[in-house]
This record gives sequence, C-alpha cells and structure tokens, in this order.
Amino acid sequence: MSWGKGDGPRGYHHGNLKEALVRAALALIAEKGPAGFTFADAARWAGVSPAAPYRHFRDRDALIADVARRGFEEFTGVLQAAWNDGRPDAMTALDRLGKAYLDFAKREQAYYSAMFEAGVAPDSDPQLREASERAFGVLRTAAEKLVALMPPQGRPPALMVALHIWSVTHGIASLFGRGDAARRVLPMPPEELLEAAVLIYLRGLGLGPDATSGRS
Amino acid sequence: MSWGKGDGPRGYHHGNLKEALVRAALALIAEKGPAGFTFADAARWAGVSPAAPYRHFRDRDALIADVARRGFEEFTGVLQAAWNDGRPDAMTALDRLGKAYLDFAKREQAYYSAMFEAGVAPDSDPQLREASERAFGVLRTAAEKLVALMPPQGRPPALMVALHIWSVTHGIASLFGRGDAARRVLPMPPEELLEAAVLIYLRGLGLGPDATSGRS
DNA sequence: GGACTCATGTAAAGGCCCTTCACATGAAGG
DNA sequence: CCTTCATGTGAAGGGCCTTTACATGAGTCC
Repeated sequence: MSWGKGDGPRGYHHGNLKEALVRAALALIAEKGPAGFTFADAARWAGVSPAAPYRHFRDRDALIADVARRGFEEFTGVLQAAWNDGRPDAMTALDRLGKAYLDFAKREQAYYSAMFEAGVAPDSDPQLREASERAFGVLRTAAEKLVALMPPQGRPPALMVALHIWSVTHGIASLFGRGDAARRVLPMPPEELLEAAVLIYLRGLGLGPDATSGRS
Repeated sequence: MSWGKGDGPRGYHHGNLKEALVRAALALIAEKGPAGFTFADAARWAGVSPAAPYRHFRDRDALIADVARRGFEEFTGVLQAAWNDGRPDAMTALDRLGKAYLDFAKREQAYYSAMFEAGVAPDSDPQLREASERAFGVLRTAAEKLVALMPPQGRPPALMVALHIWSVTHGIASLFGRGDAARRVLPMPPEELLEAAVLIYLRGLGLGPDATSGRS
C-alpha cells in the first residue's frame, strides 16, 4: 500500500500532509488534467479523510494556486539556468532560453497546466503573482541584453521584445507543445518552429547571428 | 420569466431545446468560465429538467465540443472576411486578419474559451477537428500569399509562416487578450503588440511594407 | 377522425464531489 | 503529569453528472 510518499504506515497524524497533497495534485493533474483533478482524490492519494486537506488549504483552488506558485518558482530557476547571464553571447543564450521554456512545458505538464490553464487568476494570491513576475523577469532581462546589442538609435523597447518572445513561445507551447494532448499536425518539432520564429524576428530587429559576440 | 429565447411559455416539449442549450452554454461560459459551466445550469436556464439535455448531447463535454465547433465556424467567417482574399494587398489584409483574431478573442470570450481553453480534445469529434482546420486554413492561405511576394530563392515554407503567426497571435490572445480575466500589465494594447510583432517578423523575412503592392 | 409511433421531456435514484461542523487524537511544552 | 492546540475524522448538506423507467404529445397513416 502506498502513501504517496512511500513512507511506512502512519498514526492519527500524517506528519507532512501539505507536501503530500502538493505531490498528489501534481500526479493527478499530470494524469487527468487540471479539470479532472479533485480535492477528494488528493486526500485519498495521501491516505487521509476528505476533510483533512482543509487544514492546509482554504479550498481546492488554493491548492492549485500553490502548485502554480511552485511551478513558477521551478520555472524561474530553469529559465535562469538556461539564460546563464547571457553567456557566451546573447543569441546563444536566448536560444537556450526558448528551448528551456518548451522543455519545461513538455516535461512538467502538470506544473504548466496549473500555471497557465487551470483558470487561476494570478492576482488571487500575491505570492503567485510575484512568482510569475519573477519568471517573466528572466525573459525581460534577456530582452534588455539583446536590445543593448543594437545601435542606440532605433532600439525597440526591451519590454516589448520580451513580450513578443514570451507570446510566441507560450503560443507554441499551448498549441503544439504537449506530446499529444491537443496535438495538431506539425511539419517540424516545436523547438525548431520556435527557433526559426525567433531567428526571423531578431533579423527583423536588425540582429543577425553575426551581431551577437558581445560587441558594445 | 425567461426561457432564454424570450418565447412565450411552453408545454411538455420545448421545441428548440438544442439551440437553447447552446445559447445557455455561451451565456454561462461568458459569465463564469468554461470550468464554472454546468450541464444542470444550462438545463435550468432553458427551463427543462436536468435530464433533458441528454436527448441532444451525449454528455456535458459533447455540448462544449459543439459550442467549440460553432465557435470555429464563426471564427472562420470572421477571419475570411478580414482577410478578404488579400485585398488591397497582402500586408494590409494580414494586419486586418490579426486584429480580427484578437477582436474575436475579446468579443467572443465564450467561444474562444470553449475552443481553446475548455480542455476539449480536437479529435474527440471529427466535425470539431474539421472546423478548426478550416479556421487555420485562412491563416495558411494568407501565409501563402505573403510568401509569394518574396523572390523564389529563399522563400520560407508558407506553412511555417502560418504557424508562426498563429502562435504569436494565440499567445498574445491567451496571455493578454481578455479584458481582465488573467490580466498582466501591458505597456500597450494587445492589438499594437501584435501588429508590431508581425511587422518585425515580416521584416525579418525580407518583407517590408514597400514590398506589398501585389507586384508578382 | 382515431390510433399508433417515436422523439422529446420528467422523476427518481446512485455515485461522486466540495465544504463545514462538532468531535477525536496526540505531539509539544510547561 | 496535564493542558493546549494543530491536525485529522465522521457525518451531513447541497450540488453535479448520468442512467433508467415512465410520461407526453406532435406527426403520420389509415
């Protein structure tokens, strides 16, 4: 018999129910989607009564919001590692960043669903909002470094560039990212689709693969 | 008292329950999101018992899928009208197309939710799949016309261009499109954000606003 | 006109979920 | 040892989804 954590049996108190519920939510969302996930299921998965979760989360949405918050924190770490401060050059790092984004959407489907598709208002929890801002901050930093490569006259707003890249990446992840959930026919893997889009976009900004090597 | 249709009272049989249920679904999804929508609510809204809808839809998901299908058909019409066969020139028409996309996402939130956010697998119903393909077909046609403006050597695949434009548009609509649902701070309205993105992208393809006037 | 048929709607019921409340348990600290 | 309080339980109310047997009446065919 499994308690989700793999620990031995337990007495009246679980000991670490909050963490167990979060893990249960991740497992169940991965299995049946954020809509199919139920509070009662999570409780069963953790081996407690249906009322126990309410000692740790105001309601079902609060649990999902907490999962989303953790997702954004993981996400921030992944993106930061991929960006790696723009080394060795901004273009290379940006390419890694995009791939890391798609990879996260594919590998951590449960997190990604909770973050973007569970219908959780980002403002419902200030913590959630801040976590999501931090994740976007990585993209913004990257855009700033990219824009700095351009000649001062005619530089586009870095924030706009960040939003463009975020949008196309999120769009690809939503429409084609997941292995088969809402699959559509694609002539190429999503990673290549994104890479091509970003390359074309940057060329449109006047940033060729030659302008990259940190000059200026 | 309202029967949703505004008709007079009715006898044992409703007369037009299927249509009434679809309208109820649209109203309820617009009000409370696709997750908050319930089959029983739709039945109440139409003034029938909770079991009546099962005479017209296999289950709750089938109703949502039907709403999504109708949404894609509306969508196709809107996009086709905006594209208007690429007149007066492809760039102008593409700009209209993008704006029409965002406008649809904003004005027809209920349809858009059912189409993209309700967790309906496009393959669950062949009709749904075909309707969504037709909508994308408008974008593909537009991309083909655009690509044809370029010199034959170095033309990118039109399908890829269509996917890029679809992705960025859908990404913007998902992340920032709706008035306030999952709002994030934006320095500019979504329409401008999209227009700028597409302009930069097309410049990256070598298509300036000058290359537009239907020459070859 | 009358009888039959069959699509359409109803009532009732089973099973599940969300949430709350009063109550039980036992770990921690004086 | 004994009290306190966070944590978990059981039971219950209300709602939803879906199925089943039954009711109704519009259309059809003689």
